[in-house]
Amino acid sequence: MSTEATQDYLKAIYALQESQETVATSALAARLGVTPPSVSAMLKKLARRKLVRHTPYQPVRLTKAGARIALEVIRHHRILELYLAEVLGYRWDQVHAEADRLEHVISEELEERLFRALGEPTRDPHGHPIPSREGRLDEFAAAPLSDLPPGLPAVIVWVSDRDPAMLRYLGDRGLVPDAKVTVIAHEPFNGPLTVKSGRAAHVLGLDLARHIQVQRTGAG
Amino acid sequence: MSTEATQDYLKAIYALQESQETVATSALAARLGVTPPSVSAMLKKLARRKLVRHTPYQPVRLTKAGARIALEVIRHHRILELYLAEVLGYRWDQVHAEADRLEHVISEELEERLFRALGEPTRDPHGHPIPSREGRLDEFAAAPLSDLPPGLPAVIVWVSDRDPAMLRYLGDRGLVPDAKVTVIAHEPFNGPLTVKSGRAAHVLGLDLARHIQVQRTGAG
DNA sequence: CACCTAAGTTAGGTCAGGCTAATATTTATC
DNA sequence: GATAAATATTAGCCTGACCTAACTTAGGTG
Repeated sequence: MSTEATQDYLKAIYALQESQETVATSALAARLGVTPPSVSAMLKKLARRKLVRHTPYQPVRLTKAGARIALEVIRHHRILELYLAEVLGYRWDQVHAEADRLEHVISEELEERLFRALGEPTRDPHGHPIPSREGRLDEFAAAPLSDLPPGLPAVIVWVSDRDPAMLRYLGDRGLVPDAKVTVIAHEPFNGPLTVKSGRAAHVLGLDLARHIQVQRTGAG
Repeated sequence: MSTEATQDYLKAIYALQESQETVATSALAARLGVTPPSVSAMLKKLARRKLVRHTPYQPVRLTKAGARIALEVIRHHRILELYLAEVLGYRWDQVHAEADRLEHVISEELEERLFRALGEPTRDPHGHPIPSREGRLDEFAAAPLSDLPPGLPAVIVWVSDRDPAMLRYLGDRGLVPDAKVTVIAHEPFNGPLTVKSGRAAHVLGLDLARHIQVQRTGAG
């Protein structure tokens, strides 16, 4: 189908497209841990194969075909993460690295068996939705915890999964998907937030709070 | 550690060393599905890295270091095969292909978790022994069914795992590891064998019988 | 609006791992 | 023991994916 590198590029472009409007060469390079010239070269190849649309010096965009592959790989990744955590007892900060390697080599057969063994789940351990077999992905409406006005009750929808230390820190404090949170205080000048979750209160730096996505709940 | 190709070569050399005394370039090429020049080139690299011992135009042999890597990969492979079959419900003819891809990317962590989930097993679904964590592998004394004298009771120790159609055929007839078998008749001039297993009798071509390894049992 | 800087691309090179065609060595045969 | 056949290696080339160094373009600022 496509090489591992190809899949990694498409996945990265997809992810960046989600969070930023436009995807720059240098952003891709940073995320993939390669140099910008490598990205330029790969984009040319991907464009030739009609997986991305790209004119030089302009941002990239995935085509339908490119997005389809990206979503397949993301589905693999998220099912694997959940299986590792739920069935094999991995901590939630360990699953990402393992899934990143396995996602490229599992067959559709194995994907399907894992999916069914998990009871056809809809979210991974960090709260991200699992794309459907057909590649449909319903993103949840969510905003960073750092933008949540104080006093409004909310639930954690998902947390960023790329930093194990951060995940351990959050996990230890019960700041996991579906946890209820309320911002008690938000210090000015980009200061930290004080967040109540259950009966505990936590002070979180803004960087951290930006990696936690929440959704406001109807009532407190 | 080492690339996928490296691991494949070492595994193939290990396997051929087991069945033949000497490992030839062409035999390796055939098994790996590459051309002999590719093998020559790779052997040179492996020799430089001290993973094989090889002087031109002579057979190859694994070094200690080479065998260690081969056995690690074989351990991965066999644990994966068993997990796929036992836990995820794969048929025994499907597990080889999937394990062949996964074996290169699973971490020691995952290997260990699968191994423990299976209850620290000693054999894979085809009857092959699983190397220990330290890379010790106790091969069972076994001989091809084709060499078993008629009338002597035996049990199947292992069957070759590389041909799915063959595995399905054998599985359908109950010719699986630990099944009891006795050769009833062996037609001359490399003719087929008639084999009793349980209450059923089967006629097997010699090629097939060569891929079934058995061990004689004390009494009938 | 000219120009400087940041960002992106091109040029040219490396390494892994494959291939075909040509050559060398071993082995088998008469 | 000479020579044909089989087997292995070398030579030379290709592709994927990366790199550094050099150049080009786009944008913002004086």
